[in-house]
Amino acid sequence: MGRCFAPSQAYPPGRCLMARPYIPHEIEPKWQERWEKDGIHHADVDPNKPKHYALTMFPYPSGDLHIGHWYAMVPSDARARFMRMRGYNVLFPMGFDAFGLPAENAAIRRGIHPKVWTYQNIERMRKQLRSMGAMFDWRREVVTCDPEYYRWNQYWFIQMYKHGLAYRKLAPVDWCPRCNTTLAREQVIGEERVCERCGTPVIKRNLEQWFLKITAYAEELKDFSHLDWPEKVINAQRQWIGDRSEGANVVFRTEQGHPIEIFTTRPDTLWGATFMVLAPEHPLLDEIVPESHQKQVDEYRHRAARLSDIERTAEEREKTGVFTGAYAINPVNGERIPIWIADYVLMTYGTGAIMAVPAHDQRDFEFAKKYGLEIRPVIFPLDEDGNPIPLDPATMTEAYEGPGVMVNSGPLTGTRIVKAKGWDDPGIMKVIEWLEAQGIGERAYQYRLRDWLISRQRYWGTPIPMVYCEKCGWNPVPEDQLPVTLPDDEHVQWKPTGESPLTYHPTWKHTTCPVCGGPAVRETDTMDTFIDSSWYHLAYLQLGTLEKEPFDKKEYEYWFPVDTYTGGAEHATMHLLYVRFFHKALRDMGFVDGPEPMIQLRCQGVVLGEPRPGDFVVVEGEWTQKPTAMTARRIRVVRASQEIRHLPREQWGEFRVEDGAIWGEVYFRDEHLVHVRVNPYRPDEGDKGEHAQLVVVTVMPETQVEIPGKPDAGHMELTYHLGVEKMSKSKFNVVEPGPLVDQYGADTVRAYLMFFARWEKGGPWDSRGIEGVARWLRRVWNLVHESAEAPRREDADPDKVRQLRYHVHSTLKKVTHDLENFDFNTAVAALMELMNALGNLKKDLMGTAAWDEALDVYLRMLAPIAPHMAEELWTEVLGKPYSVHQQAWPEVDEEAARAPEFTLVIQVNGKVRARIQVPVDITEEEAKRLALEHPAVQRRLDGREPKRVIYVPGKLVNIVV
RNA sequence: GGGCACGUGGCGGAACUGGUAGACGCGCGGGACUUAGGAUCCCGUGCCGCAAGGCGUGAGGGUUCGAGUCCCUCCGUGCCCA
Repeated sequence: MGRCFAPSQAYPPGRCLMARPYIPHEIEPKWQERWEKDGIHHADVDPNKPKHYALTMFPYPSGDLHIGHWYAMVPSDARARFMRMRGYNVLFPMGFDAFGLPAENAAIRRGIHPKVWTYQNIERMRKQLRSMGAMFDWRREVVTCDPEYYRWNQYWFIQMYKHGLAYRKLAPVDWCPRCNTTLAREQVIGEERVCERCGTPVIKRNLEQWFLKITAYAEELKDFSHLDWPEKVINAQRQWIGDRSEGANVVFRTEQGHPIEIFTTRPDTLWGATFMVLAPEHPLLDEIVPESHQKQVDEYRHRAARLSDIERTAEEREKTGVFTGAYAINPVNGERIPIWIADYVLMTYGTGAIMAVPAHDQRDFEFAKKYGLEIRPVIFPLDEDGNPIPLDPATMTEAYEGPGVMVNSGPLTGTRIVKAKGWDDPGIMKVIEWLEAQGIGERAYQYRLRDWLISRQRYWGTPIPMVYCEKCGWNPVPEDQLPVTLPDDEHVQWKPTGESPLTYHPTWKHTTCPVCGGPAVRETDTMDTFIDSSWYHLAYLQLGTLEKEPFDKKEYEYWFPVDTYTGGAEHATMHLLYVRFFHKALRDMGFVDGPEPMIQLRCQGVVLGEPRPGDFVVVEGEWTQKPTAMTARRIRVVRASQEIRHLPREQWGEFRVEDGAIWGEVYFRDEHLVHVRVNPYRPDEGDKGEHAQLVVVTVMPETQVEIPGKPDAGHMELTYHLGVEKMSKSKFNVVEPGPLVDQYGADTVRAYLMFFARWEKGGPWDSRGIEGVARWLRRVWNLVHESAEAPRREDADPDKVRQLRYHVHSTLKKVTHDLENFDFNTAVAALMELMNALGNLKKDLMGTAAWDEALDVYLRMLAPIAPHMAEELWTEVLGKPYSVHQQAWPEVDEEAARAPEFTLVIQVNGKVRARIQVPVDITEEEAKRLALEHPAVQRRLDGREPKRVIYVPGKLVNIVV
C-alpha cells in the first residue's frame, strides 16, 4: 500500500491505516482554544483537595519570547501538569515584570512612550506564551506597571517606612560631569568607566537615596533550614550575606567638632589609633579640608572616583592616599590625629571612615609605613608564662593582629585579649562596656550584606510615595491617596539626562505636605524594579481587582506558600534574596505568615548558542602582505566545512600560497574584511586551534562573491565560525521559538527542550537533535492511529502480555520518579524506549485489552510533555473522555513492573566474566552455585579454591581468587 | 587570590544509596521500500583485534572483593565572590 496523503478533515475512518499525517498546526490552536473556552486551567480554591502552588519566574516584556523563556517555562508547566494529574489542585499563574530600563531607552531613542512600548510587547508575548500550550491561569495575570499593581509597592514601602525598615541616606552614584547627570550602572562603559553618551570619565557623587533595611534580617536570611533550594543558590546567598563581624561603633570628632562615626571589630586597639582614613567621597570633606590642602585632596578624589570598588579594594594593589590637612580627636585619650583619605575605604561599606591602627592592622601598617605615620603598639603578645613580649615599632615588619594584653591604654591597660575577635572575647567586651559607660561608643555589628538601595533616577518605575516639606521634612503620602501615579501627559520629556523625567515635569512633583498642608515636593526617584517581583507571588492570589487588597485573604490561606518555584539561578543574590526579605518584613508587619515564601526552588540551566563552523571558501586575489593579508578578487564558498571535516585527512587540501589563492574556513567577517583560517581545524586530532593561521582578506566593492544557492549574495552573508557561546543577536546564533513551532509544532519543541539536556544544567542548542524528538512523536501518532483502526482480538499470548505490562509499568514508575525530580530528559527517554517496545510488540498484541491499557497509560504520561498531541489522540482518536489533562496519573502495578528475570553478572576479581539470565527470586546459594559452575569462571579458577564469594542480591556474584 | 560546580563515545547526554559504563537521541555505516528522496522501516555503531581477548569515564596515586561514583595531588573548563 502506498502512502496516503489524505488531509485530516477528509480522514475516513476505517480506511488507509497510516493515513492521517501529524500536522501540529491543525491540532494545537484548536485545543488551545477549547481549553481556554472550557477554563480547564482555572485554579480555584478547593478545600477538599491538596493544593500545589507552582510558580515560574515571570518574564520582562522585552518584545519576543526567547528560547530561554521556553526552556524555563515548559518543563515547569510539564511538572505543574504532572502534579495536577497526581491529584493536586494546582495553581500555575503568569504575569509580566513590566517596569524597567529597556522601555525607557526605547522612549529616549525612538520617542515611543514606555507604556505603549511595554503594553505592545505584553500583547505580543501573551500570544507567544499561549502558543506554548501551558496551563497558565490567565485570570490571575499581573502586570507590574499597572497602577493597580504598583500602588501596593507604594503601600509596602510606606509600611516599611513606618516600621523603620525604610530610610534615607547619602550614597554615591555614578555621575557624568559633562552631561551633569547621574548614570545607571549599565550606562558606564568599559574598564575606563566612561559615560556611554559623551565618553567623559565617570565619577562618583553623593546623592540622598532610599534604602530598605535588609540587614536587619541578615541573620534570619542565613537560615535555610525551611528550604529545599539548590545548594548553589544557598551558598551564593550565604556568601553574599557574609559572616557577622562583631565590634563597636565609636564616635570621633574633628577639631571643629563634626562627628565621624567609625565601626571597628577591635575596640581594644583604640589607643593605638594614630590617624583616621575617610573614603574620598566622604561628604564631610567639603567642610573640613583647609584651603592649603584643597588642591591635592580634589585631585585625589577625582582619580579615586574613576576606579571601581573592586579595583580599589584589591588586596595586592598598593595603597594610596593623601593627607587632608584636617585633624580628629581620639575620644579615648583626647589625642589629635591626622585625617587622611584613601581609596581603599569605600563610602558604601560601613560608615565610609575608619580609625587606623597600624600596629595591629596590616593594611593600616602598610599605609603608615608608606607615608611615615606613627605606629604605636597597644597590644603585646604573651609568652608561654603569660609575660608580655614588648613590640618595638621601629623593628616591626608587619602588624600584630593576634591576642595579648592591652598596654598604653589608659584605664584599660592590662586587660587580657584572648581571641582578638568578636563579643565572646571578654577583653573586647570589657572595652565596649567602658565605651558605652563613657558615652563614646556602643556595641555594633556588620555584615557583608548592605542595605538595599532602591532609588532609581528613572521614569519607568514605581514613584516612591514620599513628600518633602521645608517645615515637616519627609513624610509618606497618605494611604488613601495611593497610588501616586506616573504622569504620562505631553510634559514628560524623554531626554537622555540620566535623571528621572519626573524632576523636569512642570507640575507633577508639586503637592501639599500631608502634615502641615503647606507646599511640598514629591520624591522624583522611582523604585528599583526588584520591588515589583518581591511580592508578585502574593498578587496572583486574587481573582478580581487589586484595587482594594494586594491579595485575597482566603486565596492566601489556601494557596500560600509557593510549593515549587522555578527560574534562573542568576537571581541568587538579587531577586531570590529580596523576595525572602520582603516576606519576612511583611510577616513581621502582620500581613503574611510562615518562615519562607517559596519552599522548593529549582533552577534551569542556560541554553547556549549552537556551535557552528564557518563557510569554507576559496579566495583568489593579490597578496598585500604574504602570507597574512590579501585583497580579494573572488571569494567562492566551496563546501560546508562540516562536510570537509568528515573527509579523510589527505583530501583536505593544504595551504596554498604560491598561486595567489587560499582555501580555508571563515573565522570572522565584517563590512570590509574576511578572516580566513587556512590550516583546517581538526578537533578530532587534538587540534585546539593553536596552529591556526589567519589570513586577513580585504574585500573590495568589485570583489565577486559566489555562494551556492544565493545568486546575489555579498560577503556579509558568509557564515563564520562560532563556538559555544551565549545567544546574542550580534552573533546570529539566537534560536527563535517561533519558527521552530511553525516547523515542528509546540509539542515537539516542548519535548525537545525537555530532552536535549539535563534541565538544571542546560547546554548548547543542537538543531539536528530536534529531528529525533519529532520522529518519536510522529511514531506515537502513527501507532495510536493504527491501533484505533486495528481489529479487536482476544488471543493474547500471556507471555507477551506480561512483557508488555512489564514495559508499561516499569516505564510508568520511572517517568513518575523522573517528573517528580525534574529529570525531564530521562523521562522523555523512557517514553521513547517504551515507544520502541510497543513497536516491537504491536503485531502480537495490538487490539487486545493489554494493548488498550498500554496506550491509556502512555497517553497519560505523554500529556504533561506533549499536551496537544496527547489530547488529540486521547479524545479524538481513541474516543476517551475529554480531557486527558483532567485524568488521574496512572497507578503503578508493582507486580507487573517487576521483571521476572534479571541479568546476574558474574565477576572474577571484580572483572565481569559472564552474564546469565536468572529468575528474580533466585536464592543466594543457587546464584553462587551457578556462578562457580560457569565455564568462564572454571577456566579462570583453574582448580583453585575461591578465597571469597561476594553476592549482591539482584546484581552480581563476585568471586575473589 | 578565594569559594562552588563540572570533566564519560564523533556529538547532546544516561548510570538511584560504590555493583553490567555508554540508556535515549543525534551523527555515521549497511540494508529494505521507492521514479527519486532530505520521508518511512530494519540492522549495526566506545576503542584495538580476524578472533580469543585486551583497553577504556581529564592525568597520577589511594581506599575497596569491586570506583565514572569515595579520598588525596595535579591539569582543564564554567559560574559566583574579591
